[in-house]
Amino acid sequence: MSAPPPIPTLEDVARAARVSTATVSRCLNEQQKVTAKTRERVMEAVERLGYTPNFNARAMAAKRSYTIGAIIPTMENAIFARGLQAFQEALYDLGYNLLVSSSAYQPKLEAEQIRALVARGADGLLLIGYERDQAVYDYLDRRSIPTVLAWASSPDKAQSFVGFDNQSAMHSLADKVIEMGHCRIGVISGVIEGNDRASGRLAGIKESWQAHGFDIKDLVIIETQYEIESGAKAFEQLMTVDPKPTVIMCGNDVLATGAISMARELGLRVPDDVSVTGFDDIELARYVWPPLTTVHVPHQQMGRIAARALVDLIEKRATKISRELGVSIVLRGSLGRL
Amino acid sequence: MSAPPPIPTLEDVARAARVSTATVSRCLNEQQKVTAKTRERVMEAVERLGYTPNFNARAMAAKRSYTIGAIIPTMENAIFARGLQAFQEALYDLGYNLLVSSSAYQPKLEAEQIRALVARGADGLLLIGYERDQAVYDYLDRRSIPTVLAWASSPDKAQSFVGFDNQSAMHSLADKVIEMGHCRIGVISGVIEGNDRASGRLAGIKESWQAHGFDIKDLVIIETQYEIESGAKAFEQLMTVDPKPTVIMCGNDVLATGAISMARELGLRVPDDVSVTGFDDIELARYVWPPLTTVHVPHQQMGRIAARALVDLIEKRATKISRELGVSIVLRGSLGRL
DNA sequence: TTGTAGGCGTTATCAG
DNA sequence: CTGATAACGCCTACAA
Repeated sequence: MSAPPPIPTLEDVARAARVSTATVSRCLNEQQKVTAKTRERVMEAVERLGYTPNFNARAMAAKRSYTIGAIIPTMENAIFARGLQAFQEALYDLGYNLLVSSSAYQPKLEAEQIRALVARGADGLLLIGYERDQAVYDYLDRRSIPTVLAWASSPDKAQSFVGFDNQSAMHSLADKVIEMGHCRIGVISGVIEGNDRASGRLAGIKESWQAHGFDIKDLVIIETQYEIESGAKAFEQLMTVDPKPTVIMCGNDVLATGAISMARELGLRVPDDVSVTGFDDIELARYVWPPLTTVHVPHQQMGRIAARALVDLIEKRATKISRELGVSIVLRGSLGRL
Repeated sequence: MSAPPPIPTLEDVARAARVSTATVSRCLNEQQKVTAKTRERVMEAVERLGYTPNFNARAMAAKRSYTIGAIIPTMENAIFARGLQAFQEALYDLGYNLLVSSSAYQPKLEAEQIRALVARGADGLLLIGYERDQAVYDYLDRRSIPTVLAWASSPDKAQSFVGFDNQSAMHSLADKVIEMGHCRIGVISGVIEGNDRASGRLAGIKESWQAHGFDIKDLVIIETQYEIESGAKAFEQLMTVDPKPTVIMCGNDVLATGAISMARELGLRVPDDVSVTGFDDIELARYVWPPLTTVHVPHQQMGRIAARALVDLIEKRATKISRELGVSIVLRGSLGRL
């Protein structure tokens, strides 16, 4: 009485529609290569049986998965959310699906995830930043997996990228900060090791600082993880430095949010007692109080362009892509003139 | 001179190690079933050739992917981030991988993603909430795909779940709010349609409100999307209501963040002029100003338990799981006594 | 336009 | 313990 759960296959559909599996396959993939009449019959069978193509089998046979993988350092905060969302949507419009995984900022884990994604048949990869073991690039090369790096730019490297220059962006912001009269800067940087965005941003500050004739030794820097709480703790530490910084430049908006929150806890007014700046211009930046002065990154544009770039690479309409996007400084209440 | 990019297969490894593909396969999967000596030889070959198993082929042959899929309504904010992270980690420890996709709060899209994940051979699924078309459950049933629902509880339904009672949780919070003297409540609810968490939370407020003898008509409710900006706009609208609410209860912390930010923009002090409450207790809740009174949800615990539950289902150590987790009210500065 | 048949890379059954 | 060999579900020349 109880039938085994019927999971229809191509063959079942073919039988039901009285055609060959090849024809069903064509109906599903290259519709034009089949008569309207038979197509109709086939589709009806597909509907009736509730057929869903087996993805693994398809990918294996076609050597093509129409899937691209993305590995981001974290999903815990919104840093990559908007860009990835746009990436996903653009990809979808181009007929591709997205697989996301997070490396928790660990190169080892990232390498593992890359292998996993490739083993799954990803047609292409989106990675964040360019700093990683050469072996990883070799691996990708060897299998000729098209890869686009985002959230950074590396015109001198061999890899395709769609991103922006973290260093010069932060340099500009630092220029602005210094122009506004600040000459005691505290820095809360993300962890530098293995993170080119973090190191680029820090380098940008140093560069500007020295260009203005200051001594690099007078720059107080704390390196910590990209978490609100870490930002708060780092801020607290920086406030014990003598002489006290007049501005705290943070490696991203998440750290800055923590800094602002701690400022309030310590009874310090921002920006009257101390200014704070961020980087990324995530949604939150406009909603903390005071709103964050930060570097605006065109997340969505970056996502969309990266999607198109990657698909171009995959479909061999291009062999290397280098797109450097512009960023801009957004002045909001958290940065005050001295 | 230029060799075609060598992507080694099981067979290549077998040949290199002078054994059969079956043996190589065993080395990779059930190590105990092969001599240490041959295993060594095989592993050496694996290393040397840089072999990575083809996931699709493996899944197809084994009818098992050791992959579980999760579909969350959104990745744009941190609502699900912590829980999912914990879920992922627990899964990893159990030998499974996680595939995540986002449905953008659209049931149609969710259904599509479910099919996609199943077509990819997911061994099990994690879904948020229980309200969805019966057809979806039928589909899952038919293929006997173990599924766990999270972030909600539905003791009366057939599905397994690991979650909490949104309605009673919000009911408790409302009780607290009313006890503190508030009798003009404005509500910013998430979109109810197709979202049992949102409707449960709203129902909880209504229930408490009426239980305290108030008229349901005096409850001003705005339904909007779960975005900071939407929360801000809704708050602005609620402030035009006469008589003005003394407290704004929000469907989640994201909405509450928007509300608080708009309060400041309007020159209203929280909680002196108006109180605000949230739900979820995401990280942000502790860092906005004033910190949010909210409902604490055990995100990580939920993620971990859900992972174990799902694997138990998959490995047939259980056939149905119902785990209702406790939540608690967290009183912080955003809620004042009247 | 449609059908036939071989192959994609693994696992699993069954002998040896 | 190890080796053939048949699936697994689908795509794609090649033929008809």
